[in-house]
Amino acid sequence: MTHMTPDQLCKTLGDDTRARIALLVTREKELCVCELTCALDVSQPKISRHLALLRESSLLADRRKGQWVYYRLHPDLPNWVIKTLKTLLDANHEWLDENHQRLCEMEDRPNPCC
Amino acid sequence: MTHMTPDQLCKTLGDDTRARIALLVTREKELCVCELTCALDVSQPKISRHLALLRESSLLADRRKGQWVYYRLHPDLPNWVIKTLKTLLDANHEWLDENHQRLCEMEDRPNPCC
DNA sequence: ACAATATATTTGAATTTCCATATATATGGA
DNA sequence: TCCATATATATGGAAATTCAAATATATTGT
Repeated sequence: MTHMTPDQLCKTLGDDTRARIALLVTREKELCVCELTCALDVSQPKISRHLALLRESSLLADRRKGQWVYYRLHPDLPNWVIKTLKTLLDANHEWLDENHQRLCEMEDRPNPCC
Repeated sequence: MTHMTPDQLCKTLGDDTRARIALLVTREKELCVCELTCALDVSQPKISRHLALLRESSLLADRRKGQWVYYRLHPDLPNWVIKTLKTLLDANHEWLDENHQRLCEMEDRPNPCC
C-alpha cells in the first residue's frame, strides 16, 4: 500500500480477530501462524485469512523459516501507525490477556519466549 | 457503551466518512451537522446516518442549540481513545485538508472560527 | 397555523464481510 | 517417494454494511 489513510488502518483493525493479531504481534515482535492460532483459539484457515488481509494492507510482513511462517509489523510502517498500535496495546493489556496467557502456556512453541 | 475495545473503536473509525467526521470534530472541538455536510460535501442523510453510528458507539455526543445540533467528542471517552484520535489527526492533516478548506470557506456558518 | 430550515429515520437493493468446510501447497523427515 | 505438519486458498451462503431516495420530526419566524 502506497499511502495508508486513517480509515484504511482502522478498517483493517476493525475486527476482533485482526485487532488481536495486530496487538499481539506488536507486543511479541514476531509470531508464527500456529502461535496465533493457539493464542486466539480459532481455526487455522480463519487466522490465515485474516493474516492475508493484514499482509495485503501492509500492516504485517511475513517470512518463512522452515515449515513456519512468521509475521511481524511491516518494517516500512509510518510512525503514526506504530504509535497508534502502541497506544491501543498499552491501554488494552487486559483485553489481550487471555490470548497472551494461552500463548505462554502453549506447548512446543517454535520459539518460546515467556 | 460500557467499555470500548480496540476493535470497536477501529470499526467505528473504519469508514472514510466517519473517520473524517471524527478527526474534524477532534480538530475543531464542536461542529454542527450542516458544517459537516459542507466540509465533507456529501448528502445530509448520509452525514446524519454516520453521526448516528458515532453517537451510538459513544464516540461523539450531541447537543441541540436552536435549530442546530452540535457534535463533539464524548466527554467520557477514555484517554487512550483521545490519544488515538490525536495521533491519527496529527499525522493526517493533509488527508483532511480538503474538508478543512471547505469548512473555512463555508458561508453563513453558525459559528465561524477560521 | 403555515412555511422554511435543519436534522433524523426508514426502506429496499447492492455490495461487502465473515465464517465453516473442503482442498491445495510447501517443507522436512523417514 | 511417502507421510506428517504447517500454512494458504477457494467456495458458498449468512449476516452486516452502505447508499440513495423518500419521508418524518424539530425549531424558528411570520
